[in-house]
Amino acid sequence: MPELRLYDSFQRQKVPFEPLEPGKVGMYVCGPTTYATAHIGHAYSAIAFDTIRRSLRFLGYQVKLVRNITDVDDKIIKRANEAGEDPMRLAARFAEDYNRDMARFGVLPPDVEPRVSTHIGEIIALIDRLIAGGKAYVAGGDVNFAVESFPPYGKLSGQTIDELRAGARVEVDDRKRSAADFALWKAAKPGEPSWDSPWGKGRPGWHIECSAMTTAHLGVTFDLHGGGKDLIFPHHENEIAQSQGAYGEGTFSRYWLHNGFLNFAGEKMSKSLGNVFDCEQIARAVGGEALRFFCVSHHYRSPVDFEVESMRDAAGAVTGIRFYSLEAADRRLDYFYSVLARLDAFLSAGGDGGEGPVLRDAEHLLPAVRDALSDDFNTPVALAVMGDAAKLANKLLDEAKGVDKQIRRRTLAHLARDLRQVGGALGILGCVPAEFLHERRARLVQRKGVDAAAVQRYIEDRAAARASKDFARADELRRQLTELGVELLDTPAGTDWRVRDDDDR
RNA sequence: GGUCCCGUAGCCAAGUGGUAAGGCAGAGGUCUGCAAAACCUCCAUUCCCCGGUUCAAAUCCGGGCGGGACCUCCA
Repeated sequence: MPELRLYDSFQRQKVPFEPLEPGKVGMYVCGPTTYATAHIGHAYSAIAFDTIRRSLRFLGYQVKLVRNITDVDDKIIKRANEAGEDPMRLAARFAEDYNRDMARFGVLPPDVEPRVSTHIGEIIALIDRLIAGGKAYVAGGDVNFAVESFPPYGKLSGQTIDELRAGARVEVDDRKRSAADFALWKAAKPGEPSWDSPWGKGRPGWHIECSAMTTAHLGVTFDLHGGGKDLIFPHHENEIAQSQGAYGEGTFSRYWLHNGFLNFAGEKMSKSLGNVFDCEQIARAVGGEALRFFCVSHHYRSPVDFEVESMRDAAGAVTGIRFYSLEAADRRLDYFYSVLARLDAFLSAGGDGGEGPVLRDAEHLLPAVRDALSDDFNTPVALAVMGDAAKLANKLLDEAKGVDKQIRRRTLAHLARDLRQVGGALGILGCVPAEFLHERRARLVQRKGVDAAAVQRYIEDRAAARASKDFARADELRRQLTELGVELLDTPAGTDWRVRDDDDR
């Protein structure tokens, strides 16, 4: 197992990773509050941590991933009341949608998916412990965390309690001792779901759930905690205060990972700008794997610009959306799947060459990817190495001369296997190549408005022309197809075709 | 106002002290009846600007300029 180094947001530097137990990783990721359909930002974060989890597995760690669902929250209650739906039902419904959507992007289900509603007992016990320890106080039916009682408060986000108090924009609530104090428990209001507690009926505050659920499923101290950059303050700051306030210094997460945000042409995603895209839209336009590929083409901590444009008709009505960044990712994905398709066809026709030595260049991929992923999960470098392997495969498939027949075959089998294994670490290339290529072409046919039946007729006419050596006629048909946006690929097995797909901006 | 992050070729993107990965686009070539695909070669004396530290800086420090995030629900 190579030494893993990762960037710890708390220490603000890349550090060697030393798990609590050798070879094992306990990992917690802040999941969604399920009050609406998941959008591309949710997907981006989920993909980032799914990739980290897969990378850790690839590197030989046994990973236990806990990702929560927040199903008790102001936003859920508000939505439910507006819709006249039971809040818990609404939350459960969107949680299901969330998991279905994430599956489109190859995000694997977590090992444990705890919900607030099923951890009320643990939450109450934790709040009790904080009160007993003088870190929290009851105020009416609320319980607040006393920030002043936890001097390290603000360390994760690089602020001091004084700065935070001064900067607090919330109106001073006279039930709070300090402006920076935050609610652990909120007294029930009419029309809200509530649970019995020593402080009366109420419900948990937003941050306490994660402190309670990490302890319940990973223990008082665990290895990794992840989430979007926006969660650093106040969410993660508060989690630290709650957990370390209850269990002491040195407890809670040992390393903090935060993913960068997706920006849209330099702007933040927001509903008012009309650039919130849901997962369905993306899957339909370019396929889920294109987003996955786009994500792993960037380092998870970098902020990423996302190029997208709404297509409008003359009257200005939106007629469609072009995800340029994802289209580019999709093109590269097409390259990798094409190589795999060629490899599969070659190997299934003549076998894998059995046991024995392979060409040396083919043995480079796995160790190089291990190095890349061991360096703070550097997926772009891993992808570059995959590109080298794919190129080598194409070369060997093209040229049989000068290489022992069995060695060549074994080498190609080896490359196919390793490419898929690395793909697994990144969450890509898991589809059957022929199916991926077929579906991709179908999407392009749709997007570019190609008449597939007509293409078929052209191809047949051209085949007839070529058979009678009427090359002028054949070339004319090719030219016409080019005008329709179709490229022909003559192969020994016949003529295949693809939709031309270059950057047409 | 406070805290923090970023600025690498036409575009995307790695690289946190040892002399600029990779991809797209572009140019030339091999292959092909012609193409496409694939493959080969070329494509940043230089990393926003100005100073400084160092034998050595895209990488560290200081100061500009430009962009972004957080401090309020937000992936």
